[in-house]
Parts: sequence; structure tokens; C-alpha cells
Amino acid sequence: MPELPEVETIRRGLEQLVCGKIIKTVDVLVPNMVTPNVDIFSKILEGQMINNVRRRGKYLIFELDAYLLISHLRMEGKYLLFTDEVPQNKHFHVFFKLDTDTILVYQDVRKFGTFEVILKADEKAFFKQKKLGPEPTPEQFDLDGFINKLLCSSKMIKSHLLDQTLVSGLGNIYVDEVLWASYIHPEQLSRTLTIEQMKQIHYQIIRILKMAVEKRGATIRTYRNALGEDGIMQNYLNVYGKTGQCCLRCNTVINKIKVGGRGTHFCPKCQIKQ
DNA sequence: TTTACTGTTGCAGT
DNA sequence: AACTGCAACAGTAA
Repeated sequence: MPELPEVETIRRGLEQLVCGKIIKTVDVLVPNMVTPNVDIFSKILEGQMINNVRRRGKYLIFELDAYLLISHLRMEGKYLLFTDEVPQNKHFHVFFKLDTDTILVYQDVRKFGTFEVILKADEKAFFKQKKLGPEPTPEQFDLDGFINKLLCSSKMIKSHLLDQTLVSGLGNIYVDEVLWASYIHPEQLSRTLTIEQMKQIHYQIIRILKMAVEKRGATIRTYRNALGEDGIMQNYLNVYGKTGQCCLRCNTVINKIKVGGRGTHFCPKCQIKQ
């Protein structure tokens, strides 16, 4: 599911459902998803209260008493809350038993998701080590810093926006949407963009991610029913998944190529490489 | 039946 | 140092 708008939607759901609850027990069925090892992980979490659920980029942060539980959903991670019996499912990997006989379940078909417990004091260092860029808001996302980093890089703009160092939260869907909205070819090198183009990308990143949060994310490919999975942003996409359809601006057929190993949708007439 | 694809990130290799 | 390709995994579609 998760780019920033989907993660934010899940965060809002979790905030309502688990804030103020105490983690009674933790069961991890896939040990290599958690850091440090399972025993320490479970031992630290048991007895802690979930005081708050925050988000940074695509990371979910459960604020506990002395620690933070940092959860990344990667490609297919989901949270489900059960109030009685938990059904059998081979993709349920982590179980958090909460105080009111409710169980928070982490489901992940591909087992790419990660959990890390860190000390509250180490949060800053954690995200610095990840080289995580600013949040995509007018307050946090500095235009001059963005321009300076672009001018220093010979990466293709799409790959550059995906690497989370310029700004956090973009993934494959919203990068394609941002570049279409900005009239930029995904393979254009960062340093060859004009300042006006950089400003446009900066503006569109903020606008599109804000809109996607308001639409509660995009639910494409399968699934429903998890926390916050009833998004409607898929109805507002202009290029992602539109291969073979006509560009809404110029009627040219949308093309799909590979850029840095990722499927990439663009309009070959609107988005010209300079 | 194979092969390619999938909303991500980190690491090995150049 | 900066960048690329691939692996982690499981399912689906062609």
C-alpha cells in the first residue's frame, strides 16, 4: 500500500484505535522482520503504553513510554485490529495483544516490512542515518535546499525523487503523477532541469501529496478492509497505470518504460527530455 | 510452465 | 562518493 498518503491514512486510523492502550504481549512469527532480536523486542514492548502514533515520511512511529516502535510497511504491509478471535492467515506475522482484549495484527504478504525499537533520544540519529529528507509541506520542504541538491546530481529525476533524500514520502505512483503534472520527462537528469522546472516539481510534490492525503490514499491492486484502505485517490490519477490510454491534456497515448528498474508511466508529448 | 511484474529499501559492487 | 542493479518474498497475470 504505502506511500506517504497511505501511511498517513493508516496512522490516523491507528491513532483512533490504539492510543492509550497497553501492549500486553507481543508475538513475532518472522524473526528477521524485527530489530533488535525477537526476545529483546518483545520484552521491551510488553507493558508499554501506546501514547501516540506519529509518522515521518513513510515510517510509522508508535510513541511508547521510554521507547519508539518504528514500523515500515514497505510494499504490502497492513494493520488489522481484531476484537475477538483472530482468524488463521499465513500472512499474519506480528501480533500485539492490547489491554482490552483487542489484538493489533501486522499482515505482510511479502515479508518486506520492518520493525525497530529505539530509545526516544535516538530518533533524530535514526532518521539522519536513513538520510531521510524533509516532509513535503511548505513549512518543512525548503525550495533552495531542493534546488541546490538537484544542481549537484546527475541522477535521473525520477530515481532521485524516489530515494527519499530530497523529500520524504514519494513512491512510484506519486512520482509519476508529479512529473506528469510538471511536464518533466522521468529520465531527465536532475542538474539539467531549469530553475522554473525545479520550482514546478517542488510545488506539485506538495500539492499532489496533500490532495492524496485528503483522498485517504490510493487503493489500487487488490485488497480492502484494512485500516484506512478505502482511499479514493486512484480516481484522480492521471498517468500511473494509464498505459495505452490517452493523455488528458494532449490526447497522446501514455507510454510505459523502465527507469532505474521501476515501471514508469509518462506522456511522450507533454513530457519531453531536454 | 515459465517469466515478468508489483505502492520499498538497503547493500554489494563498480 | 555517487550511482546501478539486485536481493529480500509471495502472489498474479500474460
